[in-house]
Amino acid sequence: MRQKKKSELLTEVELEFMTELWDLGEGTVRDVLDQLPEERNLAYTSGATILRILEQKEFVTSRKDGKRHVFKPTLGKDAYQTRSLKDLSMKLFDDTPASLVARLVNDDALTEEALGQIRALVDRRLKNDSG
Amino acid sequence: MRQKKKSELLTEVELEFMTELWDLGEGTVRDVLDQLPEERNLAYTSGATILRILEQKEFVTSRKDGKRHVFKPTLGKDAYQTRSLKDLSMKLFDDTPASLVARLVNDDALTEEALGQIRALVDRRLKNDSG
DNA sequence: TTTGTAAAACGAAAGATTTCGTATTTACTC
DNA sequence: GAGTAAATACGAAATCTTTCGTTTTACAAA
Repeated sequence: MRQKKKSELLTEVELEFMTELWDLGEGTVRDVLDQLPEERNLAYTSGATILRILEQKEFVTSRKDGKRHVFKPTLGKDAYQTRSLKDLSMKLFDDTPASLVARLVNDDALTEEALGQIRALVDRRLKNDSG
Repeated sequence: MRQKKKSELLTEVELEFMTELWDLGEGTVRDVLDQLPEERNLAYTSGATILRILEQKEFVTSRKDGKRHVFKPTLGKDAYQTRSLKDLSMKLFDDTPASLVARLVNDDALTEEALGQIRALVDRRLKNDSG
């Protein structure tokens, strides 16, 4: 019996929609479509389908407001960020977060300012743990 | 005229194969299949197809060795790691690497040891830049 | 050379994701 | 209540990804 693998991860378009919902807090199909860039010409029904799928997968819930559905994430952006990082780390960094950061800080495109911020973050966390 | 969007990113199965090739350095279809876990029952021809696709997309090149093809990555794992991080950062972290690291170091699952390693990496990079 | 075996070439089925069209329903207005 | 504008419901076309079967080719051994 083959277990249906539920990926826990958003597809490309699902992420696109969740990103707008995270910004909005919640919203209707129309609200989300209005957030998308001009050049993204997506039919209204396509948007409705994506949100229907997100609800099936339980990434959002909906309530009714008049005749419309208002959709709202069940999973915070921060939680999904953590999940994505875990996935990337597993698939590409041998499940070793330090090596992920290593690759990041060795990227020449990274600014000194960003590096400083990163160090401050790490320091703060280390202090809190030990203090 | 719609521009064919070439994604630059590997699909799930493509990544699976590239990972083995990165480990091996190079290899035949058979070599790669032998690296895959036991329970991954993939027909030989499926493996051959994936490598053919990877060659079309120019993630690998091949040379002939007797009657076999030997495949070799054109893109290093480190370069692909950088590319993936850039993509994730753009899509989910507002193109701000520091916020990606913030999420990472705030993950409770992260060990103190990993944190220490991360700080060492950042320090070394900061020193090299200024020194 | 013939023959056997493994690989390559190719197309296409199977599966998943993305997009959309049609039909129906809903709430509002008169 | 009937008309209307906008939303939902649903299925399915279009596209992309993954898997595999069939046929052809290449090499090796007798």
